[in-house]
Amino acid sequence: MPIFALVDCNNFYVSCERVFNPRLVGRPVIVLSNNDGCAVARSNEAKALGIGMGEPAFKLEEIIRKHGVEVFSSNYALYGDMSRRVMRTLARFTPALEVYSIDEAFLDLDGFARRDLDMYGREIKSTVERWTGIPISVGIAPTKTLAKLAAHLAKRSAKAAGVLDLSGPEYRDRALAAVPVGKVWGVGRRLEEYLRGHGIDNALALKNAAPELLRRKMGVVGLRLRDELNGICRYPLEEAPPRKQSVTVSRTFKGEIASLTELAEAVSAYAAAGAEKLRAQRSVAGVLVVYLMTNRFKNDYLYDSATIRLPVKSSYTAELIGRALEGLRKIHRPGRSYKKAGILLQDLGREDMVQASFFDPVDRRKAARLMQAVDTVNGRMGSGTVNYAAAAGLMPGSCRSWKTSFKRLSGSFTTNWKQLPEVNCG
DNA sequence: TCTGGGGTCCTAGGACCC
DNA sequence: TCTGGGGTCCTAGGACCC
Repeated sequence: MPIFALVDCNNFYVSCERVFNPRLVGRPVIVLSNNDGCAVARSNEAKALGIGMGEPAFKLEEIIRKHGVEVFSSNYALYGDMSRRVMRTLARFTPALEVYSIDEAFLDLDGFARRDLDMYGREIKSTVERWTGIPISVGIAPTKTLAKLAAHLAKRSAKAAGVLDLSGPEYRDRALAAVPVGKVWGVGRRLEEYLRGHGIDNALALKNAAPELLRRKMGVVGLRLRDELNGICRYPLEEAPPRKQSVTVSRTFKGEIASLTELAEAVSAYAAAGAEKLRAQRSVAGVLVVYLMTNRFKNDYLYDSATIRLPVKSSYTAELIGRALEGLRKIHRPGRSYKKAGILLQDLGREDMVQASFFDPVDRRKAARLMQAVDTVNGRMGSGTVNYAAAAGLMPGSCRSWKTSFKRLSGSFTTNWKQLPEVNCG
């Protein structure tokens, strides 16, 4: 029987801010999404004020002022670097680690004696907190779903103090009964509604639910979920995540944009970023989709997209920009204002297995060498050092209105020499 | 006035083929 | 009058995750 530990960083973005700004400890703190749009991370104190996940910032103004809530823009450079530090630390505690998201990881603890697991969990917790400053919760169990559930309880129970071992069956049912069905990994809003309608209110009831009921509504996913709650592992550890099957780059604009020139710049930048992602995982795309969206909170909401099949699968920036612009011109409606644009790259294949075409207008060998040079420079000197004019906001008449805004950004304390934190010992 | 971004998996249904 | 059936591939849409 396998044993997993799920490590979950508490209020991760907020915790990252606190590491370099101790004044924030004990205070209500939130971190906002792109364009400072809505709350995506909240400290416990902020949660206690009733600030919900995903709540738009403009609805929070009153509460922020009244309680002196500290507000930050998303500092991706900082969070990404702190995440790497946490993961590096965790890797010392297991032969096999799956980095599940920026703030979560599964550890394989197979072969560790059961009586030591709780102690080991506490050692992991104290080490990560000492070495990185990020507080974590640890859940231990024979399946990923149970480990997630254990971590959920570990975070909330004063007695557990951040670590809960459910590897043995003794207390498991009692633990399951304490978790509302909507908090189970894999149960979203719709499913929760359905399950509650059938009298299934908590994880224990879901564990014991009639398989046929789950199969009907959720298909095989429901049966797997039930198995996992019963301690039967259906989702093994995935150490090396497979290559992505699609790549998306999209952004919501701060305001609304009607100008084709501005939209073209945005779409070019997204295509360039997408091409870079493809090359990073040694993939090429066979299909490119461009889309434009108006404000989805308005009544005349509109979504338009153009799908372009590439004659030869590609990750060549110039070519993808060209195709994206071609698609954009097809869907852009003069006079209409858009709130969001994006590109999708699909039908991905391996770059070393490209089906060549006799009529290919692009010199693939030359393009590959150029892209390699660009990626090398950008990797060494910082992304965007070398860029395409179309995507850089350098076209005549550009006002870069499509650029995401971050008005309350903290410093890049760990990734930029000029922004190292200063400690005043006086 | 102001509401994020990037993914995955599964299923149903249609087209098409033999 | 009677009007097969199974397999495969593709796509759209739904639901979920962080």
